Amino acid sequence: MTASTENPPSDFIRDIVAEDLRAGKYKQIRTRFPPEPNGYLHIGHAKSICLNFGIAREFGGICNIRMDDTNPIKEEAEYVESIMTDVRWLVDGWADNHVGGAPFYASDYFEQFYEYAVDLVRIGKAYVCDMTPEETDAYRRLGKASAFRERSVEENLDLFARMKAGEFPDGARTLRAKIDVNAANVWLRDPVLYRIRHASHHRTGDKWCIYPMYDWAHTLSDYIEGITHSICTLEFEVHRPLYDWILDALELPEPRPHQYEFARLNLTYSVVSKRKLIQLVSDKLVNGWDDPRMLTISGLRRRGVTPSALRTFAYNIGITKYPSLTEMALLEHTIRDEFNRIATRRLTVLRPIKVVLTNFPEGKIEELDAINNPEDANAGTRKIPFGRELYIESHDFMETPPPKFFRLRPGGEVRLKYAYIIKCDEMVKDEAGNVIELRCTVDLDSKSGGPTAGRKVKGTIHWVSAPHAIDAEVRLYDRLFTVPEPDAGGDFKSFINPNSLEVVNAKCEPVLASASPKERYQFERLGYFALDPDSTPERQVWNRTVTLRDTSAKEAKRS
RNA sequence: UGCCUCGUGGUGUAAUGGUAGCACUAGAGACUCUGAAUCUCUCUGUCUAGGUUCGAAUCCUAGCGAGGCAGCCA
Repeated sequence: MTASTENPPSDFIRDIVAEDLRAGKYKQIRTRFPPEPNGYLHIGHAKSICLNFGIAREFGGICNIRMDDTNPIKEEAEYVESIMTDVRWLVDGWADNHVGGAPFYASDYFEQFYEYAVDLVRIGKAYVCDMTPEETDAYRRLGKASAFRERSVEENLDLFARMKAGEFPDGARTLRAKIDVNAANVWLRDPVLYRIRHASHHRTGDKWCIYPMYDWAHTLSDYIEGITHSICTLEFEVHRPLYDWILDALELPEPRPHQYEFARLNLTYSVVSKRKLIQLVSDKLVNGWDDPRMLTISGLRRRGVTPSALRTFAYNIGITKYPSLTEMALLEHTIRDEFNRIATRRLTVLRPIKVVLTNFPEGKIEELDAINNPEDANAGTRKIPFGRELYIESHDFMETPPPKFFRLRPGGEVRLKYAYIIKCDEMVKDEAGNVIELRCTVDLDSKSGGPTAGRKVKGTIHWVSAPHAIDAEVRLYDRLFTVPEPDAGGDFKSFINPNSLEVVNAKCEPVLASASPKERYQFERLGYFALDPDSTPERQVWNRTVTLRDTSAKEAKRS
């Protein structure tokens, strides 16, 4: 059994939080999850959500959801919606008592950001710079001061106001912090605080034509919201001195927020970066953001992964500053570990082959008892119909099986789960020589619970009654990439697994007709499955969330 | 190139100067009306070299290696 979120982990950030609380640095801790609404959330965001909300939950604090919407040309309301859906899905019933109202928007603070910027100009710590982006870049590399660096406060105030008033075109001027043009850390070489963008913002419309840069907006948003621990990923490490500079320069009173960084999540056989996920969607290599093969939160949800499994996974991987590569096997294990406990067992045949029981009376139907969940005594039993004509998995029969094949073969015996032992007498083939039907005899005494029920047969296979079976579409997924590190070098899209999706027409046992999209099912011997939203009352569509562990497959691969 | 950060079994993580532990993976076995689950066992580790110390994964120095940043993106 692996850790669950009921046993919160310890990591360097939680240690800092605990110590700050102990030392009385803050009365209550407040974290935040600050996505930019320019795409869908993925499993890496889930890690961050579980960290920030998890800390709020464990330490009696609050976590804000904040849209970091300071760049109007990349952001859209559609993304805000999907982000909120995903966050709520992951957090509700777990840390929803620790959500800071919300969502908050950086754009709601534009006026305050502006006032603070005016303050900064007034105290001589910011100036309007007229250099082009190219010049700015070149000067910064050289550690050279802008010719506009020593402008008077009055002129800066005037120019900044006119920037805001829309007097200048995009890119004409910027507001820059006056720090140190030759600082070792390039983010301190007079970073841009405001740029001109005559673009419509998804929330503020055309009210603004100057927009704050990340560092200015983020630091002040954190301060305004009373954030205590501002947790972000490693690439912002070099920004921390600027974060602290802003708080110092404005002489903002304590308590102030502090920034801490952790390593983002990398998973084998996948890509976890917004940029690459966008390409998969726009190049139509997958069927949208919520394609079950995508490691987006919406994709994982559609695939059938539960919020609790995702949270447990987030806790299993830990939080460090080491840029690690987690094995996909750990995600799969976490899902299986949970689903084994909760999933309702059902019999479904993915690739059917007809079996006729020649000595079983025609028209006779038996109702057999089947266990709903052997891991849960309260789950009870159900009845499944059994008759002369059945379907079994075509993979469970081999005309010329390898050594150690435990299933059905010509002249061989196998147990039908919850039913009888059958013996394969005859194969019926089509003109092409494919086996299309098996004619078998039943050991009528071998019924589960019957006189010779204890008779040992090596294999037990699943089946469904042919006349009672319901047809359903089942989507089987494999990893999206064929190599462990598709983004290690070359074009990651060239490593796409062409067989990542297989659709089959399955035969399901009748009770599955009343299946619920909220419930998780184990189709015995096949894996864990969940209903897809594409399902209609006439036809169910199932997604395989994850297979069962399969040591026979490994065995087969070895030989 | 400069700056920052990080190096613990195959992978991910713990040990906060005092027995290198846990999980995943892999392998072996037991059990099994799911080749699942469960149970038992096994393999494999502190980047290197110095130093401090009774004692170093932990502290110091140097080296080596990896990652990040160097947008008017976040």
